[in-house]
Amino acid sequence: MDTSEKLDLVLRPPTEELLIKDDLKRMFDEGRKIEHYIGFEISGFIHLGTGLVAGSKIADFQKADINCRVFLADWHAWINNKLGGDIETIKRIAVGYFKEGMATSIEVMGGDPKNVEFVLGSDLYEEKPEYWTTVINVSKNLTLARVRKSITIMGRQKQEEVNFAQLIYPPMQVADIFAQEITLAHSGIDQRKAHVIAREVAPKIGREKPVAIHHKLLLGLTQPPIWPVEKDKLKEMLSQMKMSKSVPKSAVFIHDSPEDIMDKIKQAFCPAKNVEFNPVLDWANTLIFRGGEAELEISRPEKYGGNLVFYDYESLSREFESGNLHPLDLKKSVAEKIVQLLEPARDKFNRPKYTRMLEELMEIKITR
RNA sequence: CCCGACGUAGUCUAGUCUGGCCAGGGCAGUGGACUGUAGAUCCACGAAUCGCCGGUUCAAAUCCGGCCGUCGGGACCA
Repeated sequence: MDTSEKLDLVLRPPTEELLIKDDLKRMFDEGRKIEHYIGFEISGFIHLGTGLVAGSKIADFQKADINCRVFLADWHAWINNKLGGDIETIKRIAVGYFKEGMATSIEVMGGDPKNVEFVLGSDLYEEKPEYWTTVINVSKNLTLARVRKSITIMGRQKQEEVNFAQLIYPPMQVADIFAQEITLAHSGIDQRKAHVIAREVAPKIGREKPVAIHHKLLLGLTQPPIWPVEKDKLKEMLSQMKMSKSVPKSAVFIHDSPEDIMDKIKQAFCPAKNVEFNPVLDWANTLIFRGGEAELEISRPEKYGGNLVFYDYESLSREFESGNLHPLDLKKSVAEKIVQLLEPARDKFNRPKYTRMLEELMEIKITR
C-alpha cells in the first residue's frame, strides 16, 4: 500500500482534522512504523460516539499499517471524579469492562482488536517513573492561563468548578503521549487542545512532535438546546449537541438491546427535510456509509412508496431533503442497521461475567 | 484564624426583614392530545427531611444559638 492510500484511510470520515498532513506523509514515506494512541477516561457505559466512532478510525489505521493502542486513562477518570471518584473501582472497570467494550467496538467496525495494545494508565506510571519528570517538564512550559483554557476539553463549560487536580490533567495527558513515544495522537475533536499543547511543547523539551488526528463527534439524539442552530456560535453549539452519557436519551450504548436501540432512535430529534444537524442522518453517515459505499435498505408500506435501497450517503440525504423519505422510515432502517452492527457487542455483554459488571456500573451511576 | 455573602425538587430560583393559606414559579422530567418520527404547541402529572442540630412559639424556610459546607475578602508569612 502506498502513502497516498494510507493517507486516504487516515483521512476517511469521520476524521475531522489532521495536524499536520505533511508530517504524517513524511513518516509514511520514511517507512517508519507509526505509533498511534487514543486515550479514554473510564466513566460509565461506552456509547456509540466513543466505541464505534473511535473504533472505525482504529480499523482504518490498522489497514494503513499503523500500530494502534488504546490508553485506559484511569487516573484521568479519577481526577474527574468518574465512577464515584474511586480509583480502585475505576481500575477494575477499565480492565473488566472498558477494554472489552472497546475491543468489540473495534471489531464491529472492521478492525482487529487482537492487534491493539491496551495500556492502563496506572501501569504506565508504575513502569516509567520518569513519567512524572515529563509531567513537570511539560508543565514548566505552560502558563496557568493556558492550562485553564485547555480544561474545557474535559467536557465542562463552567471553568469555575475546577479543583487543583484537574489542572494537572492536561500536562498528564500530554505526558502520556511522550511517555509512550506516540507519533500519532488520536482523539475526538473535543480533545484537540491537549494535542496542540503536545505539539507546541514537544520541541521545547526535546521530543518529536506527534501528529494529531481528531474525529468528529457523533450528534446526540435529542434536540439541540437552541434550534435552529446559530451558525455563528457553532463551536460551542457543537459541544452541546454531542452525544453524552449524562443525557441518557441522547446516547445509544454498545450493549443496548435491540428494543432499546429502536426505542431511542424512534424518539430522536429528526426534522423532516432537514439534513443539517439531523442526528439520525448523521449516524447513517458516520456509522453506516462513512464516506463510502454501504447498503441501507428502507422498508416501507406501499402507500408511502414501497421499499428503497441506498448505497451512499449523498443519495440518502438528497432523498430525505426532498421530503420523499419520511423521518420515521429513516429511523427504523437506521435503527435496524445499528442493531445488526452491534450484535457482537450484545453477545459478549450478555455473558454472565459481563452482565454482573454492567449491573455494578449501573449501581455506581445510581448511587453516585 | 477573622470579616462578609450564600445554602429551598435534577437545575435555576420566589418567599426570610414584618413568623401563620396544602413552600410559588421557570427549565428539565413523565403521561396524554395533535401531526405517519422526533420537535413545536396544548392539556395533565410527579417531584423539596426549606444545609444539619437544638431553642423560642399555639405556630419556624422565616426569629435565636451552635455546627457543617460553598464563594469572596482579610490576617498569618518566624
